[in-house]
Amino acid sequence: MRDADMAETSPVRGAMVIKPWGYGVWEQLQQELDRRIKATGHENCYFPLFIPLSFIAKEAEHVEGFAKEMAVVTHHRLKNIDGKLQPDPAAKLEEPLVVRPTSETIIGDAFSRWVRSHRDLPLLINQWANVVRWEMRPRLFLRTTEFLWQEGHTAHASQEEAVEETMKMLEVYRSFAEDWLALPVIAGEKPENERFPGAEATYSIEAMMQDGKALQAGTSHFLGTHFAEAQNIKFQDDVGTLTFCNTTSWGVSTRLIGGVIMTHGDDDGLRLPPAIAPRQIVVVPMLRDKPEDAEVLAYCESLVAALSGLSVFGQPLRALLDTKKIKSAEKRWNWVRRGAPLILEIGPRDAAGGNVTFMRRDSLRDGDKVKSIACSRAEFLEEKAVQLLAEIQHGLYAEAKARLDANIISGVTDWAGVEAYFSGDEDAFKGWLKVSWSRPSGAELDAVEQKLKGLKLTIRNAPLSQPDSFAPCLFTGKPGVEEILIGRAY
RNA sequence: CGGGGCGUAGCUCAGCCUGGUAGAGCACUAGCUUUGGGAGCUAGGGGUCGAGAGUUCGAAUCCCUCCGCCCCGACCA
Repeated sequence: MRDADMAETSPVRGAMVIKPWGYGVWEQLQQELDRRIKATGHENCYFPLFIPLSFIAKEAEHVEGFAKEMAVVTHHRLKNIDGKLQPDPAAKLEEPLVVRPTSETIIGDAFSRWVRSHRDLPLLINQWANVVRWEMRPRLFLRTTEFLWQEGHTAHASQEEAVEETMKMLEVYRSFAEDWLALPVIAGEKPENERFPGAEATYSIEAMMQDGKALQAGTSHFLGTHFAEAQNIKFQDDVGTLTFCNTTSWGVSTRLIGGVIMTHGDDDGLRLPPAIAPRQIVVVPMLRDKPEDAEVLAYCESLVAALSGLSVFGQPLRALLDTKKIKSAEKRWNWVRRGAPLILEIGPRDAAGGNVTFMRRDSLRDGDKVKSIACSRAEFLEEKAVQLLAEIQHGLYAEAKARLDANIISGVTDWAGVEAYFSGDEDAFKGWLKVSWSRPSGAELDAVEQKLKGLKLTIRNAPLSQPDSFAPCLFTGKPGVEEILIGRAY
């Protein structure tokens, strides 16, 4: 990630500095997802970073789930005591504030004031924000102490409508991940033990990284009336009865960028799907401090201007002329590492002959050699540029999709089979197993969880698409009711 | 919080055992040469050796305390 110029670690443990190239990817992702969230009827708001401690305590399961990873603000002033700058005891807050790990409670508080009548519903709100979760083991992009995300929060008159909303947003995430990030995913329901604290049902999209591990790439929760009851979100229906709302929440984060990196990267660095590449085409002029440099530069400038006039994926094409004063060959490799989809190398001969020489980042090499392709400027502008970007986008998806499909393994019906598949070298590639189970709960589910833990496995989700009949439960031997995916996860 | 490892140049690390006052490669700066593709040569800049206390004529090196980071477990978008 450092070589790809995306982000670096910071003086604050677990918190990263996102560099321009990495933030550019986030902006591309953010812009498109924001568009899709608005297209489904939601509006953006902004709620405070700080949440009164008492708010968090309102929903019992919610507190329990997040208590261990909460940053707490207890003072509002520093004082120099014995030569050391420290919190001023006189400035202790009466009620501590927590830094939001998620905003159900503070948004719910607003909802309780905003919702009066069935005419106020549904209430469809989204916010883009940073949140803090004090994780034990942070990992760049995948699990940082502070991360950027969007969290949607909605309130509905009926359970059916809230469930429908939950599923609708899950589908928004699935299609966004697949067509915009080229990230194939499995959408499904999380088992009871993996639910969001306080949720009635949690759904996720799960992506497979190149080492076979699963990454939860997005979640959508049906919260029932749990939060509404805890926070008094009520409405009067059309006959005047006072009823609790059904609420939902759903989010994706900067973790998606980690998913893109770990799905599409190769030995030469990152490979960005063109749809989210901050620069889709980078022109590197091969300059040599000679008089003909001026012609090469002029040719490149007009090329970039023409490219910028094109449109791809329904947006203006993003092209860049890299004029940084470093060696051209080195410049070219920097763009390879960053994952720019198309890199054009333009020398005096191209400029004189009206040609374009380029490299495709998705299929950079032919054996050990880097593949350099040439065509006329006209052909590149009128045909190749847009066509290749679309081809790269689809190609990256297809490659990852083939890996996902090939490594979801069915047919294992007993625990010995699970052990056999996941035994041996822990670093070796292991995919996921799709197994049948009886959907146990309570103590029976705990036992399953513990058993899986022995092999460092977790239940990822129960895919939305299920067969008509099931083998007996792999864990309990009871009749199977559902297929679930199990695997190792980040 | 338990177990293990490590803090020396921007980065990766050597030196520490057997104390004598700082090294390499990459990166950076300059010059020359080279160049249809991740160059070479030469010269140079850059370090209170994580912090503090101790032993000693002398500490990166030995002793003690503290701080930080990484890996393995419990937690997780």
